[in-house]
Amino acid sequence: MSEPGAAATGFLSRATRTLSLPLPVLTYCFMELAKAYDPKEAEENHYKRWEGSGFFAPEINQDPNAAPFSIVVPPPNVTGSLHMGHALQHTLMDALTRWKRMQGYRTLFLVGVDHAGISTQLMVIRQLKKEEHKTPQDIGRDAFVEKVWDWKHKYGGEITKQIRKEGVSVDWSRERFTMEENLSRTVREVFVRLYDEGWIYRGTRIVNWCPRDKTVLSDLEVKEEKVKDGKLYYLTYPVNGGGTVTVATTRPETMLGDTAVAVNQSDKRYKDLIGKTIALPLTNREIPIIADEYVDPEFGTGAVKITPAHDANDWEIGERYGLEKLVIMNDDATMNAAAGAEFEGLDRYDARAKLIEKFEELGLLERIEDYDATLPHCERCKTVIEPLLSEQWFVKMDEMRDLALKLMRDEGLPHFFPAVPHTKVYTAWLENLRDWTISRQLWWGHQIPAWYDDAGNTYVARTKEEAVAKAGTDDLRQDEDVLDTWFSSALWPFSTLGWSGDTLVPIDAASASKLPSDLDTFYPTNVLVTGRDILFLWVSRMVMTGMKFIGKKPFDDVVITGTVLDKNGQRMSKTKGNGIDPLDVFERFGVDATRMALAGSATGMDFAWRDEKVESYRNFANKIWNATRFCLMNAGKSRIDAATLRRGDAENEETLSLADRWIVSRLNKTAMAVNRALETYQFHEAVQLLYHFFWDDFCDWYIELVKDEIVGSGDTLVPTDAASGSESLLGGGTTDGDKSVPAPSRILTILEIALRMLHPFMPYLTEDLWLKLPGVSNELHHAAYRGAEATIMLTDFPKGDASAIDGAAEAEMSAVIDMITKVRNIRAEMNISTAIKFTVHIAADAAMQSVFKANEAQILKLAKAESLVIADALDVPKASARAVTNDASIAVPLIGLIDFDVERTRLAGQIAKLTDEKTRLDGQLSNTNFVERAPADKVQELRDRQTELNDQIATLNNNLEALK
RNA sequence: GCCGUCUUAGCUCAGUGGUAGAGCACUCGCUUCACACGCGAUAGGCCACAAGUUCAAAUCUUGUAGACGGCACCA
Repeated sequence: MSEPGAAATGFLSRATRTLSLPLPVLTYCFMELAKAYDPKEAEENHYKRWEGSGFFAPEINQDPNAAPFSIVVPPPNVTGSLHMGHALQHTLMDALTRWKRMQGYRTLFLVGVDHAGISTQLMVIRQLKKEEHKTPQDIGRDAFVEKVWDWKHKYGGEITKQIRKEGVSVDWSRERFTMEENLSRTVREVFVRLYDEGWIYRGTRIVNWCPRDKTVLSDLEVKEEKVKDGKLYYLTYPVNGGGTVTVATTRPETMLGDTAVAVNQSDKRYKDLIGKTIALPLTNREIPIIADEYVDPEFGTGAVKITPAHDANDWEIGERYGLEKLVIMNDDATMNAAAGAEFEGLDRYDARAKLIEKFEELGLLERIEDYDATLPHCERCKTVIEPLLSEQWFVKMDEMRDLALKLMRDEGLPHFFPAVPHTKVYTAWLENLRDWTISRQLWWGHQIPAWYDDAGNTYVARTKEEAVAKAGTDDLRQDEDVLDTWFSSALWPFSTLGWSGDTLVPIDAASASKLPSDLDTFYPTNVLVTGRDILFLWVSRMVMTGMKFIGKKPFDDVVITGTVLDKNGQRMSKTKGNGIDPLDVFERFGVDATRMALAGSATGMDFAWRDEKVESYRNFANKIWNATRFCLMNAGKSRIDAATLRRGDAENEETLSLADRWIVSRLNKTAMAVNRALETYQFHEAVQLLYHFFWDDFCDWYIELVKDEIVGSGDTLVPTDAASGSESLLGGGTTDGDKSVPAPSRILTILEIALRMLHPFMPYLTEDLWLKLPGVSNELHHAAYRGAEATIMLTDFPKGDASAIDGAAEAEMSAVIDMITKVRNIRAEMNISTAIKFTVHIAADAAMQSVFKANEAQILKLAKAESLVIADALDVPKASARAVTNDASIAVPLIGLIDFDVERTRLAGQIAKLTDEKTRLDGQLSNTNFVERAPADKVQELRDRQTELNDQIATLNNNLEALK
């Protein structure tokens, strides 16, 4: 058969049906699917349609009372490219969003991109140098910023293209960028308000200075790293009035900025020196010897050089004693004039070498020791940070911190998943928080909305006009610096929803009407999914600003994912080159398989990447494809019809087999468990449940059990052409009175529901197959989406129905499965060819006898047996292979085929296994403490099992005896 | 230094007071009419180590060892 155009998309096929073509058989007889699933075709076909049809936007929901569900994607850097961490987070967020959307929530899955100040600026500087051999200073600020925007427009879409490949259902119509005007306006508004309240201030502090990027960095952008070849230098300073004092330092060049030497007052060695002065070598300066608690007499020499302008601790001491703060370096870590003419212009390391040389010449270098130093490095460029005295803007953290801490202490929010260790880490960090340095010496970013007049007055304002009005002059100069990228990120949950300065709480009628509806509807968001690396940088700050400006937490739950490590358990990094490119994995195994592998690993723990894992989900996708292919091949004229599975219907009661009742029970159990797992973000649990339901229960057992019944049966009856009107089997619902062909309709219906459950994780495959199923339409959609074009992504997500769980069916089925497995085991272990058919003798109680009788055909087929003899007791020749199940004894006469040695070994093995269990049980049950103190039902359970084991062991022993 | 996580089958990982699970790999069989990206049947673990709590501990407590992470300090 060939009709690729029509078969490629199911909705074309639907169209042909409504057109009533002269050959109606075509409308039901779908083209046979390819033998294996090719993800590429589905990936190309569906995403554009989903996006173009508005399925991703909250407006698709027609229910005015629909509850909102919203997630904001952590905005990736505009310079970034997709990595496994993104793929993991996006997969989880998308699974949640699709799940909630299918449940009828009005979902907003909001995406956007971060302007990434330093990274982007460096990228463009590099490009400018390469293409035009110019520096930013050559072309000036405005032209440079223009260049960055050009770069953004040209390359900034890369990351969003990659995100589209993942199949995530984000609402692109609401895509945001941190530097776009309305978000910038929010940034200025927040800055001005915080300044007006005194929560933002400008001050001179020791800051983390990156001499290469030539900007200040916040504490969080600095990484402590061990340096090799660290040295501790012992410098001797002459004391005025005689004697010397030796100080130890790792940065000897900073001695040029020393303004004191400190010792501990309790240190007897230096007691007499306190109050004296030192003639600081190479500088002609006289500096005091002071006493301070800070000095540890045990470390180094017990005397510390104090350089207030180049060390945070020294700065504190300088403040306490009113010491001069002498800055001796430029912003590129070369020495300045204050370091003296001999050193001016030298790089810090050259200055160090020269200084040591000088001290040696003067005989003042006592010694140099090897020393394992851990130094702060620029997280981005790995340059050693220089602590430097500098005037910067800061956010005062006292009140900000308290907002977040109060939310945690009063309400336990946000609720972290997993709670351990993140709740504690988050709280502890807040408790020890220091002020946040927010200015950056860059051109790309939100320029600080502060203006200065010639007199040095500061005017912080939303616009220049406002500043001019405040200042009464337009002769103003705006602060050159921009804000930390994380400042705008901190506002993301409300800036992206259109916050314009109104707070949400308390909502009075007057202000409510002014509120932008997105903010009103979707804030607070429901859950944030992110990595632990930005817990402090981003998560905590969103909480603070959300509480401050909206008066509400930005999200209830925070899912912190584990880290995807390489196959050796190492962190992936660009420098190591051990990263795994998600796009490459998509290419090799398909997006859905990758998503399953990621979601199936998401426990909050780190995990090592395994291609094999994706491969197994690629195989799973193929399994789903082929199961569907099988169902379609045998669908004939049947179609999805929930009525064929409904219990309580007299006609169905007659035709529903054990397998039918069992699979319905399993389906409902699975649906309930999947929902439960997703409620608590147990993604791996949901994935495992779906995998095993589909592969083990549905494919390995259900399809095999009903195969004979459905093959070729679909054509025996023709259903009327009316719309089936079937609702989710699992959600209840109604159906019309049509008589469908039961067996093939049932399997199609089960399949259809299974595809819905799989959809949040495997969107492409499930959509592709769903559209091909006979009888799908927007009638299967959740009520909120009935008007939309048919798609699985708007169907009702199966809730599962506890009353559909059939304990009897599960128990009976388990007996049948056990029976079949034991017979197969005999065949395999006795090495009996499948060509040889044999009779299976079964001894069981009356109830079980009727179960086996009712399923005789299935047992014969799956056990490859010729006939069953079911009785109260076994009556078979000696030359029989034996087995026991919990429900029956089995014997297979194998005259002339049996190898008695093999059979004896088999039986002995079975006996040994059961005896192990019995020994444990006997021990436990003979322990009076256990019998008396354990719950009665537990004891009874073990007693029942003990009886069962005794019987089985006795039976097997008799069998074994008989063979001797 | 402080805080924390992990250590379960060859590998990667679930499990979390009441007889130890999955995927992959391994072994044996199968061209069974949806699928060899498959089907069937096995094998494989005193759940890092030690002590404690409990009728019962892989699961709770404490300690030890190893791996890893966060924070702080480092003159």
